Amino acid sequence: MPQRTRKPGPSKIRSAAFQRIRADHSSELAEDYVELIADLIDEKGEARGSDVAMRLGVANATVVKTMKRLQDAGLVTQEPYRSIFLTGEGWKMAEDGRRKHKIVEGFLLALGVPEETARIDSEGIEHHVSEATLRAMARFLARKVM
Amino acid sequence: MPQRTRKPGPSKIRSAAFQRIRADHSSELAEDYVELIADLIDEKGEARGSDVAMRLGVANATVVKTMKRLQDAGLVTQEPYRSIFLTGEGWKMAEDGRRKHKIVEGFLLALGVPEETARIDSEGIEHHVSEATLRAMARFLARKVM
DNA sequence: CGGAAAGTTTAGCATTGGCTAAACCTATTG
DNA sequence: CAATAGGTTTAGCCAATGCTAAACTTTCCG
Ligand SMILES: [Mn+2]
Ligand SMILES: [Mn+2]
Ligand SMILES: [Mn+2]
Ligand SMILES: [Mn+2]
Repeated sequence: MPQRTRKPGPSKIRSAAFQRIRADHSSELAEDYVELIADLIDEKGEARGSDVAMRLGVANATVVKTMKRLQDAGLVTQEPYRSIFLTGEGWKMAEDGRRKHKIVEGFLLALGVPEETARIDSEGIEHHVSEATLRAMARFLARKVM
Repeated sequence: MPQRTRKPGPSKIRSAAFQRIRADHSSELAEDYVELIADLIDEKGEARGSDVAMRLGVANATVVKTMKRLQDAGLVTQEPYRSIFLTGEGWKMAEDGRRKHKIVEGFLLALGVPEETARIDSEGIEHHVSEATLRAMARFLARKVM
């Protein structure tokens, strides 16, 4: 066998983390969209594509395109020129996102992170915390309160 | 003015978080690559593209393509068929990545997150924590030790 | 030294997620 | 009730990340 022999090694195991991250990223956008749509529905009674675009800081056309993907994924429903609705599946994901988001943001605040920073950081962190980590954060919050 | 009037509102402010996330994502890959390359150099004396690919759980061809981008960005250096080197800039980014990574992972462990989970979650979280949050984590660690 | 095995790069393709400009509806209002 | 202002979608473009299969180098061994 020519060339430096490289044992299979624990690289496969190590790569699991990166694979999880890539998976997280592909669901991240969907999570933020449905959570935001849920917020808009609760706040103003309906979610317009342009409101979503504005809150995300993204062009209108980008939202339209993403909606098609989310529709194919069974998370939202929309007729052309009408506002956006969440499917049951979509609501479930939105609720779960809110739950995680709340824990992470509350946790950062309890840790002493400034409000604005906690709001911003939690928006990114929420997508990369496993249930075990969420539990640890919740535990910390509970201890703090007591 | 036709149609429902929509006030400019605080949406612009709210969108800042999402814009930060999009920015984080575009630097995230570069950070993981250079940190990994630095680890390989320290561990085995050199970083081969195929080792990078294996650790990331990605195809060889993907690494080759990414290396071109990192080279254009002034982070790495490579001759065809040879191993990869970091530029000064690359080392700086790698060191900074390690620093953040260590704080986040250590913090999760101190919080009571299982080892394996801490390793995996920190790989994603590290890219979304601001300096203020890192400081809060470091503070927590220091308090724990005392 | 001269293959062939093994490692590396190229070619070509797909998807995601952005953007701008142009075309297209809808709804307000004169 | 029709014109039009203004919101929405299409069209077409681009960059980043992946992949597989084929081409190409290197390296080791007989
Ligand atoms: Mn969220
Ligand atoms: Mn988010
Ligand atoms: Mn890292
Ligand atoms: Mn990472």
